[in-house]
Amino acid sequence: MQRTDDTPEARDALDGDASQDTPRCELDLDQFLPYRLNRLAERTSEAMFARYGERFAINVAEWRLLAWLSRGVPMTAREISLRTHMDKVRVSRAVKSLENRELILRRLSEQDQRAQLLVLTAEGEAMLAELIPEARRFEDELLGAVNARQYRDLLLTMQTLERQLDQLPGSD
Amino acid sequence: MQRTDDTPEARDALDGDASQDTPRCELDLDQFLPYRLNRLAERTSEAMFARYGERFAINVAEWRLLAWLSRGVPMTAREISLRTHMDKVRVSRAVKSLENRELILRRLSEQDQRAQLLVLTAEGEAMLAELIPEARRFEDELLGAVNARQYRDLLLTMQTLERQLDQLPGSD
DNA sequence: CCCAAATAGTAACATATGAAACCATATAGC
DNA sequence: GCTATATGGTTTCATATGTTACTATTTGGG
Repeated sequence: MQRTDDTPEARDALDGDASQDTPRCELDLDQFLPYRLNRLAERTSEAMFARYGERFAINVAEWRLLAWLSRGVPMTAREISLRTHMDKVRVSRAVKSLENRELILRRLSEQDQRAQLLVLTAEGEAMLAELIPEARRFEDELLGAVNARQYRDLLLTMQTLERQLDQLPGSD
Repeated sequence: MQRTDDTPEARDALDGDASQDTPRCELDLDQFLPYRLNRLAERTSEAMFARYGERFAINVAEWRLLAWLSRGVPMTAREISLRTHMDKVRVSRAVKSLENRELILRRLSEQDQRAQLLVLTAEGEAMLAELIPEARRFEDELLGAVNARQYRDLLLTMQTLERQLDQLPGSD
């Protein structure tokens, strides 16, 4: 990549006059936590699904649903939605797709005819038996340059931030 | 359209013995870093835009673009794309939208007739003069329960993780 | 018991985003 | 200079997701 004289630094001189009425107000995105979190999260998902998403043909919502069901406890869509903070529509679509592929099945709850309990099929379990070790491997690689203390602190701080989000207005 | 089965009592045994051929393989999503990162990032963006997104009617891509331009240095879409890791299509659309609303303008680069330099209009600067302080306020609230050392360590660990992503295959 | 309000889930519509193909310009090798 | 290839940016199509409205069931107060 060869730039003649178009570098931002070189251009810095000629912007001079467009901004004198409004007080200059600038933000360094690289120091702005919401941006940093999103960039890291997007890149992480992207890298993970660049490897496994195509091979297993699932998206993030479906992966989360399967992973929750991997614990072997039948759950309703509503419960998944609460635990993952995914919108119920998003969960509903993941359920439909996974059911069509016979990776999960649903049966009506006895107590509530509106709700349906979700469980893995044998096929779903078989897929997870491949997928989960791959996911763990990816996580290990990602954490390759992070020591145990840093990792623990990271999770703790992230938990603190989520708790803070619970407090903030707009977390309906 | 529910393919709920016809033999509910046969299904009743599912928690016990449906998984005898495949070794049970489970994952605790709450301990899985990619998931935790994404959940936190999604919730953070959601909370932030629940407050300001509607008021200023911009999406994440547009916000990032404006924020980069807030530094007063004309940049091309390509440069924005590189710095933010946003796809060039995403940047292109943000540019079009912001130009239509006259928050930015573009002029052709002298050196390269394909490229266009992006700058804020006075209107764009005025909007950022409101938006950036709000964003800082939000960040402060989010960080309310995190001390300075934790914050520094968080940013450092996140930087380490991004560097690791650069190394991993699939980071074209 | 009956009806109003809440709740589980789905459908319809709109938006956000990415992949691939595309156009125009620029650059490199000849 | 001239053509092949690379590059900046846009368009087209497909997918993912949120919002709102809707159905069916449940629950709570008379």
